[in-house]
Amino acid sequence: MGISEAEAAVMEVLWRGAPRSAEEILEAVGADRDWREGTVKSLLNRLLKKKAIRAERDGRRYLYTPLIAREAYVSQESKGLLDRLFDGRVAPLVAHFSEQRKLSRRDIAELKRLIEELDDERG
Amino acid sequence: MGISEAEAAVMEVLWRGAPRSAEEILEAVGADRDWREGTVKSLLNRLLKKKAIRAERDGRRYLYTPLIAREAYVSQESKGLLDRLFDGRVAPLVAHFSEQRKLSRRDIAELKRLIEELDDERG
DNA sequence: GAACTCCATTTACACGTGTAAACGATGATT
DNA sequence: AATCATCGTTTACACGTGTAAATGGAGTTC
Repeated sequence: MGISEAEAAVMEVLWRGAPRSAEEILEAVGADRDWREGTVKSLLNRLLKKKAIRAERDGRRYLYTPLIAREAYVSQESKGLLDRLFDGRVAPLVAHFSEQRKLSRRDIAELKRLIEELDDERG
Repeated sequence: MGISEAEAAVMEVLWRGAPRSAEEILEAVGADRDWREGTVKSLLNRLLKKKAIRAERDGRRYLYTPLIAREAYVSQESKGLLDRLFDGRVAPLVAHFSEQRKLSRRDIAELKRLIEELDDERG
């Protein structure tokens, strides 16, 4: 079905730069995930099966490239959360973070600008 | 580990009103999940094991009550998404929805009010 | 008290996921 | 040519999850 958590870590690397070999991917995930090469290979094969990436031969090895855009993935995940927990609306989500004191000064400033823009557009 | 998707559906019912029996829960999830009674029982037992709910005897059956608050669950899920996809910051998340044209007029109005409040508080 | 009815508890089973080891093929080295 | 190194491919295996069926035990009814 969807892209799993571990698979997403691989995708993140490829979104940061592609095409890349399995070895490069392993190096790029690096510290946070203490993976063996075999683990990365398995994940790549599962992603291939899911058509989330494609492979092109480069000599004896393969280079991998994302087929789905990060934007699409982010959209799907975000909408999922929003629908499951906030009745599909954004304002309650932000209200939640606000109540939890999870809005940084910077967040507030940026949100303010963002809303002003939208407000103007709507004019 | 965490509360799974199906388990969350049961929790939602209990958050809406508790304590409730397995049968009442089954009835309350109703249409969207076409579950047998056994399914609900399994989920309840897993939730008990995870200390997410507790059971109290009521005659021959049990009544179930949440032990973790919906707020806590929502926080965890939301923070998870934010950290994984938006570098832990709220503004980029809202920007994402904005770019996807997923902000309703109502969302915008509410966000505006929210931000104004925060801005005032901060002085 | 034998049979029935309701619950709960136990067991099941396939599929996805995280995490690799084992095996195999193909090109490089002696 | 025989061996070594380097990839990819196949197989593995435990644990969580979704989804229940089977079993068991305690009241309830003939």
